[in-house]
Amino acid sequence: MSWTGQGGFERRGYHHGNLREALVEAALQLIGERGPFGFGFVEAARQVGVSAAAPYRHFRDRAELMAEVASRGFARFAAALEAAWDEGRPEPVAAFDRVGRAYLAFAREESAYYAAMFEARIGRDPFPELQAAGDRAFAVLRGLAERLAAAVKAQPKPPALMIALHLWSMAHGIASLFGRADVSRRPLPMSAEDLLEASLLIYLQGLGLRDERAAPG
Amino acid sequence: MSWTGQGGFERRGYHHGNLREALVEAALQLIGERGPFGFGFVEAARQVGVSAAAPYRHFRDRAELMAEVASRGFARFAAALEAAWDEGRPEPVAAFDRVGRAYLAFAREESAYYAAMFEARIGRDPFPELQAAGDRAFAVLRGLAERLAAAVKAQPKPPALMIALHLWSMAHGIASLFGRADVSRRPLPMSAEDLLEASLLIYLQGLGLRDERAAPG
DNA sequence: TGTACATCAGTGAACGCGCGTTCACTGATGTAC
DNA sequence: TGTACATCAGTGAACGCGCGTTCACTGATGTAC
Repeated sequence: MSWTGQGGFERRGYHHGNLREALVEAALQLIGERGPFGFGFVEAARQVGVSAAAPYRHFRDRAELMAEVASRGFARFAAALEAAWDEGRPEPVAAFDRVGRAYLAFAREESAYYAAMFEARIGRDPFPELQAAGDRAFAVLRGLAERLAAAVKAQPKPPALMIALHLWSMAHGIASLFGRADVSRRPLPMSAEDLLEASLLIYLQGLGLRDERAAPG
Repeated sequence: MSWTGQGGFERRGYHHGNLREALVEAALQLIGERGPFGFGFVEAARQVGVSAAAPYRHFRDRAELMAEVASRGFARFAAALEAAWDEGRPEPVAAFDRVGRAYLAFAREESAYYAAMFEARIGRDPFPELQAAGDRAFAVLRGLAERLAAAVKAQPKPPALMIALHLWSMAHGIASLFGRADVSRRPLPMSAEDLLEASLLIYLQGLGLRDERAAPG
């Protein structure tokens, strides 16, 4: 007998065929629905249509599965930011704004990944691969901050690392507070995207990087 | 027999005397240790030295206790920010910076309150008192943003609400990512306070509000 | 001042539930010859 | 091409655990007279 599981994985008989992938997908779905603390091994197994003991063939425990989800999330995140940055074309300020939007889009559309990455409280030390994936994602921000810092005329130039951290903090703050549908979210009289864009424009003006576009108001 | 419970509440015989307060304290401690999802009614009761059924005399359920903690947190938060602002003395820019530090200090030192307020995902609608407490806290930020906006010379003046949201997002972003001891925290080559201060100075410069102090860098 | 009574706060036992984890097992797969 | 065997992935039953919630109850407190 052959049937298609909820995750879209075809299961042929006794062996699942792709249980590892199916578990990652199930975890994503559960995290998306109930938050990073509302998912467990047993339920992920049930959702995939497999016994509760089966996941142990692929992951040491719940934390390891969560770390796998977060690692993949960081990889996708890095790719999304990098695509938005597009090497700073046509010019860095416009590209910077695009990255901010891409950040919010990721937090909203891939909210399960985002939660695993930033809210699951997974230790960095036990999962070096997760740590490396996070570092690669941050390197994208760091790289674009370097391009911006280089364009600043004032001396001394602001450190690129600081600019990267500022962008990250601002985007994360807005995404956390206003970016996702959430019962605890305060209603906002503007879109999260507009709020971030205005903030970034003011920030860039503070750095002395003028944009041709109109100032926010 | 009279004895002193773990929370420091004296219990005299059958009646606890101040169970409601004791439960709030126990919840705070548990949230601080294990996060907002790592606490439950049963364990809070045990910690206070009372049967598992007793909390139901004071709170409808777990969510109601969490909302109580969050409400109190917002009240303390508002007070802390208001004290730091000190009506903008001696002048708004310096006071603004003080508020940023007070924000981070609250997130770090009262991290259990902070988690209940911003990470517990409590619905706003079922708890109007919580909603009101949150609104009062935000009103403090809103008020100081008005003072800042009024000082901006450029026309059109930026909306005060936007400035308040920017401050809030930036401080929350930094507090979430770097502000608290956490296994998942990325190491930072500067203090969260310095990072926030630099960001606020750049932002204020972008608004055209110069400070006499040296520019960051 | 004393007593009867209403009210209230906390008890403790019980319920069903889902979780994480282990164990010896067995069905499926692939490979050596 | 066929067979024997090793390896591996998933089974299903069982374990102890803590949780949230309910229930009839009882000890303590306060108040009316």
